[in-house]
Amino acid sequence: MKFLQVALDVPLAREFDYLCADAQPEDLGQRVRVIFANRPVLGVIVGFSDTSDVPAERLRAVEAVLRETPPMPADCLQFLRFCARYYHYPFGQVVLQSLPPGLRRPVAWQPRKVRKVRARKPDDSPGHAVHALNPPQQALVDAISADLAPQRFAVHLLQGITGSGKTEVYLALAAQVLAAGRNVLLLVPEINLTPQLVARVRAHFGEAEVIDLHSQLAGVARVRNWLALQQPGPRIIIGTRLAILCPLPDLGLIVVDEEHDTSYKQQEGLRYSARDMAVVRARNAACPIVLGSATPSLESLLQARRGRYQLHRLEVRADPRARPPQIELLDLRAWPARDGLSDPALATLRDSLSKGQQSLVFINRRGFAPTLWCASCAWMAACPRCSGRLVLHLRARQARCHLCGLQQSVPRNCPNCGNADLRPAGEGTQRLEAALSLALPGARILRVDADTMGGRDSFADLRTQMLAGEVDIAVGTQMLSKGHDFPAIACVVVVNPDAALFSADFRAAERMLAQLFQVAGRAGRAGVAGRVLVQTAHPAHPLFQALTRQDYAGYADVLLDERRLCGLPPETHQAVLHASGIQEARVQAFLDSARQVLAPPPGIEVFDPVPAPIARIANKYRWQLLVEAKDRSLLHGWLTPWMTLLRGLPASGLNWVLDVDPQDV
DNA sequence: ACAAATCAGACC
DNA sequence: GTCTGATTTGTA
Repeated sequence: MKFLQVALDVPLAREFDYLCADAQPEDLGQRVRVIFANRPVLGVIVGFSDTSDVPAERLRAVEAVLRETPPMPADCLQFLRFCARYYHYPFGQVVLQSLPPGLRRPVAWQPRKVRKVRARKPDDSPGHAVHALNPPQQALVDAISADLAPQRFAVHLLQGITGSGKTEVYLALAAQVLAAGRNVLLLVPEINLTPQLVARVRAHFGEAEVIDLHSQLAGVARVRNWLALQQPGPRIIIGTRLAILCPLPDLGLIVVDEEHDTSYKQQEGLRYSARDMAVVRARNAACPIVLGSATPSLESLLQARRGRYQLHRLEVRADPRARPPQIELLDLRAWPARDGLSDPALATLRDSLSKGQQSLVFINRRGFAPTLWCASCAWMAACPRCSGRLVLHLRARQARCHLCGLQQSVPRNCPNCGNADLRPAGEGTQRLEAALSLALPGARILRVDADTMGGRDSFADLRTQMLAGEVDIAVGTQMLSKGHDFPAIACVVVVNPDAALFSADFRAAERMLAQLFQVAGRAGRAGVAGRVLVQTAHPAHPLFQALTRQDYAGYADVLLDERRLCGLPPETHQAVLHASGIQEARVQAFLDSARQVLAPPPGIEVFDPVPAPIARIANKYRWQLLVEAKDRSLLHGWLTPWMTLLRGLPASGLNWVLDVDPQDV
C-alpha cells in the first residue's frame, strides 16, 4: 500500500508510481492530481503496491486525491484493462478517455447548479402508444427473459424487418429488468438520428428512470449524467458508443439497436467497437444482451451460424395495416438519367406528388457535382492537399474538398488550357434538388445532408416538417436512411448504388445491401403502399435480385460464403497498422521496418505496406500494413510483442496507430 | 559564429 | 502527449 499506480493520459503502455500518505483501499479508481513532467495532470488510481521499480528519490507524492466524485468501480477498471489489451492501446489513455471531458482536468469537480434543461418537444407522432405484443413479439420476449431472472449471459441476435416492432420487445424486456431492480443499457448509433426511440423510452418509463449519454451533451450535463449512473437505480441508460466505456453498475440487460451500424466503431484514437465491447460487458455482468437489426452484420450472423448467438426473427410488420414495399429495378441502360434521374423515376415522383404523398430521394454525394471538368482538355478540379476531387457547391459558389475542408472559389477558366467551358461532372444532392424543383414546379423539396444538417436540432426539425406534411420530397445522403421512420412515405428513389458493387472495399456490398434494405424499410408504413425504385445499370446483379425478393438473410449467406472462400473477415481476423506523415518516404520506411521487426508465426500473414484508399489528406501521406490471421488469440498473441517492438522504432515526423477489427482496409 | 530547427529520451 | 537538452542545419 506504500505506492499508488496511477494511470495517465500519455501514449505509454504503463502506469506511474506515486506516493500518498492517506490513500485507502476504497480509493481504487479515484481521480488524483499529480505532477507529471513538471506539470499538474489528472490521473486515476488503478492499483496499489508495496514495491516500486523507481528509486525512492525520484518518486513524487500525489498532490490531491479528488474525492468529490465517486471512484470508478473495480469492474469498470477491469473492463477498461481488457479494452486496452484487446485494442493494444495504452491503458492510461483508455481510462482517461473514458471519463467525461469535464472530469479530465486536474481539479476538484464543483457541482455547479445545472441550468434547467430546455424542454423537449412533446412528440405527437403516431405509434407511440404501447401496443399489446403480438404473438411473435411475445414469444421473443419469453425466450429472452428466460435469461433475465437467473442472470445468465447469452447473446440474442434479433433480426426483425423494419416495422416488425423490435422496440416493443426492447421495452417489454427493459420493464422486467427495472422491476427486478437492475439497470438496462440501450445503445443507439447516433442519438440525434433516433429521436423517436429515445422519446418512446422516455414516454414509456418517465424521465426519472432514463439517463442519456452521448457526445452532444454539454460539459456539465455530461458529468452530471456520468455521476448519476453510479447512483442507485434502477434505470435505463440510453447512449451512443461512448456509453459502453462508462461505469455501469447492476446491469441486467444490454440492448444494441441497429447493431450493424458502422458508427459503433470509433475511427480514431482508441478504435473500439461498442457493439463488440457490449458483448464483453454483458459477459462480465452475467446478463443477456440483445443485438437488434433489420440487417444484421455478417460478424453477428456468423456467430449465430456457429451457435454462439441465438438467432430470432421477426418477419411480420407489427402494424397489420402495413404492406411490404414494392421494389423495382430501373435499368439505366434502357432509361438514361438526366441530372441523375430517369424518366420513370421522375414520373413516379410526380405521381406521388399529385396524390399529396411524400417521397425520399437518395444519393450518396453531397454538393452539386463531385467535380468540375474541362470539356476541352479533360482537366479536373483536384484538391492540392489531398488525393481527392474538389466538389462543386453551386449555392456557395465554391469548390470544396470533402477530405480536408479546403474551400476555393470556382475557377471561370480551365487553369490548364484556359478554356471557359468548365462543366460539373456527376451528381450530388444539390444538383438533384435543383433538377427536381425544375421538373416538379411547386413541389416542396428539402435537402438533407451534412451541409444542411449542421445544427443540433436540424434533424429533429426535419422530422417535424415531414410529420407536419410541409415537405413533399426529401433529397439526401445516407443520413436520411438512418432517420427513424417517417410515416406516410409513399415513394423512395435510390439514384446510384452501383459503385458499391465494384468497390475495392470488400465490405462495400454488405453496407450497400444493408443500406438498401434500410432505405426500402422507409417506404409503405402505416397503410400506405410504398414503392422503391432503384436505378441501376446492373439490374441482374444478385444483390439487387435479393433486394427485390426482400431476402436479406439469403444474400447475407451468399456474402458469408464468399468471405470464407476468400479468407476474409468475419472468417478471419484483421488488424491494420496506419501510418501518416508529410514525408512519404518516412511513412513507407516506418511500415517497412514494422513489417521486418517481428516475423509472424504460421497462421498469421503480414502483407506489404500499401497506400491507404485515400492516399493523401491535408498534405499527409497515408499508408497501411495489413495483418491477417485465422485465429483471434493467435493474432493477439503476436500483436502484443509486435506493438512493444513498434514503440521502439524511430517514428519522427509521422503518426501511427493500430486498428484492431478494422472496418475498412 | 550564432540562432533556429530537428531529434532522441524521459516522464513516477 | 509535453518538456528537456543535444545535435544538426541555416545564415551572416
